[in-house]
Amino acid sequence: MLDLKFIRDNVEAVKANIQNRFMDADADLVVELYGKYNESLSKLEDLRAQRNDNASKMKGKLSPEERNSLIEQGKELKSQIAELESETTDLKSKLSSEASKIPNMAHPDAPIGKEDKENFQIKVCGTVPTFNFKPLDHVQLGEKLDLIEFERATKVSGSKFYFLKNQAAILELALTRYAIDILMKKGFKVSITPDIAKVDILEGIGFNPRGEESNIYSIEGTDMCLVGTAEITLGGYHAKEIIDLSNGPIFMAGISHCFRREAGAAGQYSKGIYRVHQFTKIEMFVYCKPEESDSIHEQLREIEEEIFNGLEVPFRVVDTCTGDLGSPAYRKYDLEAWMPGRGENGDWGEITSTSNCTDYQARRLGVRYKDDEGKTVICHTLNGTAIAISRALIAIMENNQQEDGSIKIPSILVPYTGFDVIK
RNA sequence: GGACAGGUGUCCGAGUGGUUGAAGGAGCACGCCUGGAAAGUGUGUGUAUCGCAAGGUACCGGGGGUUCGAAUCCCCCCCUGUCCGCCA
Repeated sequence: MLDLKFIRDNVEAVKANIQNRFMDADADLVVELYGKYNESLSKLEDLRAQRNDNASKMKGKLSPEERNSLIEQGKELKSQIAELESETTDLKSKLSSEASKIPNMAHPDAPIGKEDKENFQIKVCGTVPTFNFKPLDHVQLGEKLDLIEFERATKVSGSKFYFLKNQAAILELALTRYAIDILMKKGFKVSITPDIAKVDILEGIGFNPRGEESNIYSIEGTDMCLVGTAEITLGGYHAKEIIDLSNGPIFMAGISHCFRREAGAAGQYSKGIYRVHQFTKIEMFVYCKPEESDSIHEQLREIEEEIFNGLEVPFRVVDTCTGDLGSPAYRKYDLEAWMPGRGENGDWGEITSTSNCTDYQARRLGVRYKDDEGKTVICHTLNGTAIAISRALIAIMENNQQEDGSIKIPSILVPYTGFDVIK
């Protein structure tokens, strides 16, 4: 959520930003509701002051007439307060629902554009492989080597589920441990996080689980959801807290399952395990001071690069354009791995993403810290994918396939897998 | 899941309808005392929000209710502890 005062004082900039992001939000309406809410609230507070004043007059001994007259006044105030309270609550909920539609401001350098085609390519790392044979996609490889099974998963759970089998299962564990080892060395505190979170935490992070197009599974009869990412639980971890940042930013890593509805997503570009209802992800999350977030964002991107350079996966880094940023992000970098089985002759496919959400999430979650002057300030939060297993598997399988149909394991993973080839 | 017992400020802990934003103590901060320290002693010490300020409002686990007035009475929920049951 943006600061309401900021919206009020910078409506034009906020409106321009909404337009750049191709989002549907009404800044003017927010300003109007904010004004009405404040007016209503100050009237209400005035009435409450009168009520408190009236009540304190009745502390001592009074004549019956005086007492009765005060009680009458009190009753009158009481009904006025009740009326104004419901009006104020009403305005507040309208205000908060309209305000939550307004996206975060974007970094001045974030490319302006509507779709991912307009993302700005920063660099390419590694070499796109050339094959002297027709490379298979991961679905074919997975079937031939008995690594991924879709049909029975569909029988058991539905489409876009899968059994990761045999060496692919080991590969998930190996990738997890590989990522965790790197993150621990960088000072991240590791945890395996809950796969379920409450709606208000989801909303604080910027998800809208009740929305029509929500990608989130809600658990019927509860106010809980399956998490789409550990960003939710790691961000909720310090919700409503005043945290201590005097020893530097808080770096957290979470291992979780991620559940996504992916309604309507189908076709060539979501085949196999590229877009699925459930996968495992190792996520980075950082709480820091406002002045630190830009440089930490670069650090997170570098860690992602280090992880995938280590895996010998060719990838490029893009600066995500405003239309593709999502609500909470101020700036976002994606790593896109080369996937030889994607599209006609291979294509880039997103494998990680790191966002600087500035104070957008922390404001609603109530995560603050005390600055040097003892003032309470809203933190900045950042998140980034260390490894999303399913997409990392695609990149590893498709890039490292060999003519005999086997898959070579990146050498850095061999100590974790115990095998160096899948055949 | 069942039965009790609890949930008050940074912490411990008093408080069962109005003079309590909250006794008392600890801690912390700043003084005094001391050669220095401990002890002692004095003063101060919550958060959020609106406001230039004065000041207002809200907050005693959360939500609702009763009342002119609620930390205090009533209802619902949550959490913690202990015991029992069940279980990986």
